[in-house]
Amino acid sequence: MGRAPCCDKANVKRGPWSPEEDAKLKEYIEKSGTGGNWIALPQKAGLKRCGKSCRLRWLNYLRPNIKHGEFSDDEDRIICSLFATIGSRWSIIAAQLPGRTDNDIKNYWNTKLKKKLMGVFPPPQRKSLQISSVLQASSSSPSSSTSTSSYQGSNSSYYSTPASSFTGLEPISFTSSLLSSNYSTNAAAQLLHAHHSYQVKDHNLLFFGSDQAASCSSSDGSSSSLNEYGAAADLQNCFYNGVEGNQRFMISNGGDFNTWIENPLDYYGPEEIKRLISTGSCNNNSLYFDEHKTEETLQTQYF
DNA sequence: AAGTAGGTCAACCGCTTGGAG
DNA sequence: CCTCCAAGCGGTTGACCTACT
Repeated sequence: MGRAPCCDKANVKRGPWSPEEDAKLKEYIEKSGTGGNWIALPQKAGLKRCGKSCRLRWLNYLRPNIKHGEFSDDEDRIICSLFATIGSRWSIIAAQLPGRTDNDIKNYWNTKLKKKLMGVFPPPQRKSLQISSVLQASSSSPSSSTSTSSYQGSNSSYYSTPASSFTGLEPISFTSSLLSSNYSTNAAAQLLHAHHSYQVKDHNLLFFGSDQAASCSSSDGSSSSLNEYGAAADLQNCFYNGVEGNQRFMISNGGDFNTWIENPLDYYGPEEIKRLISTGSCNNNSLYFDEHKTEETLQTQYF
């Protein structure tokens, strides 16, 4: 037995709204307000529509100060940053963008912005995924990592994003000094980790992950990065940074493991990266690896 | 010019949340 | 507390439009 319908489907009009219906709804709400009761509103307004439908039409289209049309680069940045930190909480994201509706932002993300971001990642490089060495690495200097793809120096090949327009993944200013200085990656990781929430806000940082998973890895082996958060924990501090026009990623658990990588695809298959983008942040636990997934299965997963 | 594929976006569906009784 | 119900929310659908063959 299903849930009772919110209205009598047989007696309500569905589908696109006509200009006349729009006018009726707008006029009624401007004159009388919603009265805090959307269910009763259509009848009062003389509309043969479901209350839900009226609410949606008002909120997404008729409400004053609704902004339609192209999203600005700034709006793109805000959406990307927020999506990376809170996931698909469209209403919260919409609250940060005056005039935009959650529906608008959701559509924009699903149809344009997501693809824009996906375009940043080039076709997969099929390298072996040495996850165990990654997990065990306690690199205090970039070159000490056992990983073949940790930061090696400025002559490495990085992704680069078009300088002319926003790709959704842009350099963050203050990390440039960190990356080009003598900071160990560990120190940089700690610093970044400690301040990530500010960076999201102030430095357009695209940040995957949260404090929630910050204790996933510890040197005493009490837990590992492949715990219940799985790849989410592993990716929790996957930063996308810019160094003089180049980009590289940092993978860190905020504690004893961290490393710079040139290419996230060295560690995560293209599908994982795409999945991370398409499913949202780690916060909502939408990204899982099997807790018991072994190195072997990880190694073979993408190849 | 016609057919097809892909993209966009308004609207719907159904689950979750929170307040009232 | 518990139940009920309306609002809110995110995912999905489908009509329409445009580009491509």
